[in-house]
Amino acid sequence: MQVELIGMDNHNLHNINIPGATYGAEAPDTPVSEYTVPERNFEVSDFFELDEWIDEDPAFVVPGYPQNPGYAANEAVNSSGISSGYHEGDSSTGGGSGREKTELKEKVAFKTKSEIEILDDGFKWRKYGKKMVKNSPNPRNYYKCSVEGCPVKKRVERDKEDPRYVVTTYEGIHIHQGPQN
DNA sequence: CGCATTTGACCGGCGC
DNA sequence: GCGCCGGTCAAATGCG
Repeated sequence: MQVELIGMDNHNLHNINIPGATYGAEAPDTPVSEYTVPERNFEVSDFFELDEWIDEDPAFVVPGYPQNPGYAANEAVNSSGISSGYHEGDSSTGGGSGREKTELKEKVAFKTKSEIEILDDGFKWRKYGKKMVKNSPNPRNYYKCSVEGCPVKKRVERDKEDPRYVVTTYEGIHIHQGPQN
């Protein structure tokens, strides 16, 4: 199966971290626009289609997230793989009690042409919330990776204008690699 | 019986 | 300061 992503860069894709996924582009400077996902339960649809980078959409802005639309190109993220989504950058500064730090969260959003919204991407998700949002007649669902200590969250909602699309937003980086099924 | 899901309550940020 | 709004919690319920 092929996934098409538009408007994203290499390291973005690496941070999607879908288990077993192989990226389409080999050249480091070639913007990856597609990659292949192993056989999952994507029976309905055949491809992902990222319409546009919706980072500027207020609905997708995470609190504390740098309000930089072009952050993807600017952040100091090594293209050498899954870079730190978290900046543990507590250098010296000994016994400081202030545990505050800049915790960047990788965020990836894409649309899926699918009639069902529970797409098995290989991870085990636990739903923890559902909300009606103002701009859409459709509810938004909140999932969290059920692996212990894994901070990854995911939200799924139907496209307000194209109900046959499902917008999925991943947030965070998995601390583990494999499928968790 | 042990889990995931459900669903209203709760909470914090932000704009007015 | 209040109310809207998006996000999370948690108790109850459902399901295997």
